[in-house]
Amino acid sequence: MPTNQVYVSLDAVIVTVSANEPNILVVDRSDGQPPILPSGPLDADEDETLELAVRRWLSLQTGITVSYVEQLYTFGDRRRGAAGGGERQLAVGYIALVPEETPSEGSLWVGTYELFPWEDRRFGRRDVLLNDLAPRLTEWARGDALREGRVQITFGLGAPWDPIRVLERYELLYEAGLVEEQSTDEGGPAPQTSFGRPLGVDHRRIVATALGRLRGKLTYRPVIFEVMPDTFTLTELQRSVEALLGMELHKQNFRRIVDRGELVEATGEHRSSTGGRPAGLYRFRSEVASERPQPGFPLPRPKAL
Amino acid sequence: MPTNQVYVSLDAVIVTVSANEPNILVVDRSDGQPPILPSGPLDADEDETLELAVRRWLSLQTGITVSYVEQLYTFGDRRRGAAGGGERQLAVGYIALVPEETPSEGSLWVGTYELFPWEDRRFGRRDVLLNDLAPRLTEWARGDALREGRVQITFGLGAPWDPIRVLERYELLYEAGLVEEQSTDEGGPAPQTSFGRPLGVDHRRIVATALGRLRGKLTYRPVIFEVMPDTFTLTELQRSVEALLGMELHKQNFRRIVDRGELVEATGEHRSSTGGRPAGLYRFRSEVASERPQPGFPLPRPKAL
DNA sequence: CTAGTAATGCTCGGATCGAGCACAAGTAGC
DNA sequence: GCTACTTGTGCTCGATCCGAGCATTACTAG
Repeated sequence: MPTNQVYVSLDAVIVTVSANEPNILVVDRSDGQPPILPSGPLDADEDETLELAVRRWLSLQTGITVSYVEQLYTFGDRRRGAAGGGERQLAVGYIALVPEETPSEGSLWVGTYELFPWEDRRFGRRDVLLNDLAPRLTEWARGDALREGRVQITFGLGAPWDPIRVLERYELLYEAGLVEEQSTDEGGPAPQTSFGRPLGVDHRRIVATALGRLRGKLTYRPVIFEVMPDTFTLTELQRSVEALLGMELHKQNFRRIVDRGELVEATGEHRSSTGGRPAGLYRFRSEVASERPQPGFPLPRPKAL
Repeated sequence: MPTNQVYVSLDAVIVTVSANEPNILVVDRSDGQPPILPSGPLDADEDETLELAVRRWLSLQTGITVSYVEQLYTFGDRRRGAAGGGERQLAVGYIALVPEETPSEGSLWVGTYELFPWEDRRFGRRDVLLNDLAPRLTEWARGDALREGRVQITFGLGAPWDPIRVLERYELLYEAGLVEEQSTDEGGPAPQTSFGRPLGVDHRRIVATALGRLRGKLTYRPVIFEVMPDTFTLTELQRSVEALLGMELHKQNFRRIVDRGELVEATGEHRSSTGGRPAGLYRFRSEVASERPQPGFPLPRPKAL
């Protein structure tokens, strides 16, 4: 007789952008182990829907009220939960987007690119990091044509970089033994070099899934405005998109998209920034969603190498 | 003390294309109620991963061995399961793609467009169906600007049709009381007119989610080949894509995409079809996946009205 | 041999996109 | 008040992609 009863938790990747950096909320653990995502149980009796459950305990646990919530993925490998014994754990992952905000005691923002340094390709950062990573990867793949192909495609070595493939890249590093979690899970020796800051359990994997999904969603839904304040300049908007995509965009082309998409409207006010011509202030036209399909920021066409 | 123990099932939307029609596998129920999706429990003790669990009982229950499996969404509304009493049910939905195949006793293929007639816009079928649906929808939305906007966008009335938005359309019909499940769930009177064939529980919703996701995935991953036989003509390939998208494609442009994408290779053989010039036979070049990002069939650009 | 049908090759104009130039409108330093 | 610098904003141009159609090829049916 199989056991069907399972403990279900709801794990949230709460994303914001502040100071042009994408951050996620984590909860510190007292025992010095890596932090984890905020997570709460599903109250099978009380919670009407999964999404309401997330909102409920999220405001309780972190003091943050989220407006945008979206289901991400359900993680159910047996390896999850207390390795070995313990009951079966199932985690339904959610993405939440919030404007910059201060969380309550116990939780804190962590830069997404501390977890995934290789995902940030703005301002030439790619060179520094891919010059460390690439050699290790090619070494790992050497002689195995399949591996070599995967490394090239997923990491954009000799091929265009696809910002969406965050999870694929993380999983490849996991396989190659280049992230800490691999040895933690398999019980082997810690790698001499590991990349990015780990999270507890499989939570870095969950964040990777979330970041990839979010990057994709940016291109066809106006989700970026969920992390923006009410009014903003076009440059601020662009910086936020760039932060999440991890790549720079051509300023004039970005504005062309905003214009054509009628995504925003001018408030008429201006802001004198740190220097230079004052920028017009804009606000999101939430009506777009009901006017046009696909209102988002299409990714730049990948360069043919 | 909240109850956290939950019964978890794995529900699969198994999709194939035969005779240019997209089909899904359903299981008939003896009591005359609408059929449901094949569904199995998660064996918390035995199943290493959720995906392996799906594969395990799928071959047991339907006799079908699937090669392609992908997680879809997790459905957990309290309304699910035995309405009222009974324990909390959580369903992790999966999409599986298979080539044409005969299932074992008890399960059978059903045309996807029997469930969603409005999703099939090939061969001018749109007129017949949208002339029935559209009046009811506009009536439902009359006077409510928000509803009117949603109807226009989701159903492409006076706006481009977006093949992806299958779930949005189904949910709108649900809200408008134009599908049977609405009255079943809420206990109200059955609608005078309802559209499409219902499934049990919330399974039609699950299929809607699957179809939307699949249509999207077609555009950037070569998943279509999962439902194709080993060799096929380019027209057969095109017909299968069209079947899932529910729309016709320009033949020459379709071939241009196949060519440029190097998705297939000629076998050198030809097939004399029912009449006309014999078509070359092709097979999938599975190497594409490791050669280029985004190897798929991009959707035609939506017409600006 | 002719008509019909499907497969295949090719072309052309419009839309979109990447990339840059040029100018506008401020601030900071002298 | 002038100059240098910084940032915002408008515009253009060539490359590419895409929609749509014409023309030709290679077969079947009568």
